[in-house]
Amino acid sequence: MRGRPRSGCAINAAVEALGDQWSLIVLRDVIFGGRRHFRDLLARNEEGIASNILAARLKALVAAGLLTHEPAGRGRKGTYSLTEAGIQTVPILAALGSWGLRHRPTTPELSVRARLLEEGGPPLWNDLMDELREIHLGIPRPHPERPRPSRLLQEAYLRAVAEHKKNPRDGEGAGV
Amino acid sequence: MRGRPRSGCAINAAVEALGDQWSLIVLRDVIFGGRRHFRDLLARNEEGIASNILAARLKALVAAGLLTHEPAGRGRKGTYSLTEAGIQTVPILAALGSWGLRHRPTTPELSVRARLLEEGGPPLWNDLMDELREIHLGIPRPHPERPRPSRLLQEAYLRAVAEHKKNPRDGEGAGV
DNA sequence: CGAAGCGATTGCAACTTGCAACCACTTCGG
DNA sequence: CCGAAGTGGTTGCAAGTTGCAATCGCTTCG
Repeated sequence: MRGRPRSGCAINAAVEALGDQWSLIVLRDVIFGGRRHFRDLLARNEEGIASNILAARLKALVAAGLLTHEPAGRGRKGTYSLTEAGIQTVPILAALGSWGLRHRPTTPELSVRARLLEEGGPPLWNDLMDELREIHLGIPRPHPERPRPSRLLQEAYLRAVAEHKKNPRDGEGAGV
Repeated sequence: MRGRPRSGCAINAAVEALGDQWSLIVLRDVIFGGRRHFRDLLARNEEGIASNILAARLKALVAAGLLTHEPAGRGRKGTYSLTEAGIQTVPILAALGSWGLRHRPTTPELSVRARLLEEGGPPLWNDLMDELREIHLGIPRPHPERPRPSRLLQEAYLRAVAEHKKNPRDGEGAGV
């Protein structure tokens, strides 16, 4: 997508790969939303990404080695999978979530996951990454006895939505 | 800089504020490079940022509440300072650095800091943030007996450069 | 066999990026 | 007191990127 790197700095390298308005949003939807198909990523996206932007970002993420793509033929359901490099963006997303939670306005329903992710800390991130390795790479989880982090996050989200319906005092439902 | 947020998601909020090719690079230079003046940020920047881009980014970062600016009059040396929100981007930069280190090509000299930051983990990040609070906000460090993280990082960098000079086997000195 | 769903692509206007030049002002050395 | 160097930017402009809306060819479902 780009020529040679602007410098050999590790932070710069990450910014060059992930530093735009959409790449990390798409990764978030794949990682936390469990979405693996174009239509799914397009229609259920919270921020209303456009289809051409999504197509371009997916292409770039595949080229950058964060995702792989099995096309499955025209008109049929292709699947995007995370690579190990994609899975390892979890700590970045967690750090961004913690920061956004503290320093930006957010809605309670949508920020539950960020809060939970912060409370769980690195141990939870690692469990989540193990689960993602199982789902996307077929590598069995090393601790199958532990609850699946995706379920914890999903349940917390649903609970927050229910809570919000019961007591919707925020100025219009901003999010969904 | 932007209208209303695209959604109430914490990760999205962070991406809207920091998700471009330059904002985090500027913050990196302020945080790890100790640069606080326009000219300093412009001339010593590793990636060769243009002056108009730097001006626009600084303005945006001030507007977003990550930096403050004391103008000091035309022709005189004004100073940019980190706010608490700006200081709390340290974990984000650390996470990006760890990822870049693992999954992108980097040069040894420039990635020492990322490596050190990863090895030190959250305790080191917190010490660094305390030091930044002292420098930029005038809040005394809670643990003055500990070595200043900025010195550790700087010394490691200089050591790496010396090491590299002694044994420069990388294909042309890509970075500086 | 028609409607809905699939993964995109295209056209186009608006905006952003980044190079190069320039600007008004202050400070420093002699 | 004067010129050079340093201060923090702004302006012009070409090239590239973003994002809305419409469309497309295909498959699957009822």
